[in-house]
Amino acid sequence: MATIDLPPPSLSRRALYQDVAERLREQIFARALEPGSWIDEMKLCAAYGISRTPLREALKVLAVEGLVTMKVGRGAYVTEMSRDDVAQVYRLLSLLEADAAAQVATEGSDEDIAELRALHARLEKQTRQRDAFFAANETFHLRLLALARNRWREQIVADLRKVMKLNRHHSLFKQGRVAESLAEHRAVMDAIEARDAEAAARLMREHFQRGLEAAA
Amino acid sequence: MATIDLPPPSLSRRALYQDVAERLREQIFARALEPGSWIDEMKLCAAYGISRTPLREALKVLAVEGLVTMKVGRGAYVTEMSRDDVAQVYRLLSLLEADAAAQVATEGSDEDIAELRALHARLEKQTRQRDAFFAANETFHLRLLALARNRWREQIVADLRKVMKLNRHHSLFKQGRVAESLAEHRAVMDAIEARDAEAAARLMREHFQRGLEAAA
DNA sequence: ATGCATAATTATGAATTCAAAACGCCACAC
DNA sequence: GTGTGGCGTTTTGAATTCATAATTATGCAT
Repeated sequence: MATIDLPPPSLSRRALYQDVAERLREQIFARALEPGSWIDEMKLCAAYGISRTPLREALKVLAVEGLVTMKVGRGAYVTEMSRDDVAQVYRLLSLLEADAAAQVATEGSDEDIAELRALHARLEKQTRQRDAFFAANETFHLRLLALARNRWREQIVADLRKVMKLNRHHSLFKQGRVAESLAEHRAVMDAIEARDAEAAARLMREHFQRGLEAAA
Repeated sequence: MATIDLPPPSLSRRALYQDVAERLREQIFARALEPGSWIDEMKLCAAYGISRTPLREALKVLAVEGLVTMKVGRGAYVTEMSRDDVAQVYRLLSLLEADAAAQVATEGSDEDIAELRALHARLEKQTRQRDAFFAANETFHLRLLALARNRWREQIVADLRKVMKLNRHHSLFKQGRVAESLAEHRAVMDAIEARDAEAAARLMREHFQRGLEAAA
């Protein structure tokens, strides 16, 4: 009997340790693995049906990303974010995304900006359901990042957003500030459309600043 | 007979894969491993006298850092930095270090700033030997970063500086601009001492901007 | 009963083994 | 002469095995 449903034998294969890393991230964000807790390799290997080798490789990847902390001789622990850590990461996100906004305002093509405007329009229409709004919100931020065309910044922001998710109160991103958040986004969008880089950056920083205050 | 010279049994032990990662970085920066070239695992294992396991773990760490690129089924390659990549990373360094300067200007203690001033004084005296100057220069930048007390930014900047070293012409950091570079540093230092965050950030950005122009 | 030393257990870190995929080479067909 | 397909080698990716360090449990002495 032929074995079935092997994933595409050679077409766009992924490394196992990367899949494992992704699964680990999901479990961490879902708090199936709690910050500060020890990660039981054997148990996870059994759960995933794999050996320890790819799991340990994945753990080292997450360690570099900052999601887990390796202690010599005693394995991996889910990273705990202190209040200070959250503030530090938030400052960097503000800085990097503000600069991205400025860059899009300066260098973005008209098509880029039109696309962003369309995304923003979708955002305006989704103020009813919190989840949909926050999803659209994140899409807008990520798209803005992508349009700034700096793959290094995209990677860094992605990593920083990941560690922010470690915090239970990452309300930073999801306060009940739908109306305010929307207005701030609109202001950023207008500045970008007006090709005013300085204003776009300032407004984005203020957008983050407000989010932080709301969460405090 | 008692076994001798085992490294400190339990005091400040390091993981082997981290040592290996550090050795790999050095070899990459020294161009013993050239950008774009394939990394021969077996050969390196023999050279280091270790098995493939810790080496492969180290390679995955470097992959997250961006120094090497993993290709599924065909191993690890030293990352090649395009001109665009260099420009992108440089922009981020400028942004992050300028913000660090601003933060030190705003929040640094008088002792912090005094220490920085002392470092800068040392820099002024070492304009004769290029190598000494560049070492002191880097020390100044790194100390400024440390004083801004944002461990996430420190890590990011460290990683970005590493990938910049991939570029043969990372003249970005070491142009024959000793006098100009010194003057720019002094201006930044003065702004910090005057607690002028805005000026410190702007001057630091200009410092980077000049470096880029000089390298172009 | 408590504290310390020591033995047993467990988990980690690293080496080794195993299977499968990629690469190169050569023969053969067109 | 060129292109293509199969065979053998090499190398990767993953599982397994092994050794050592850490933790827990146990026993003994005070």
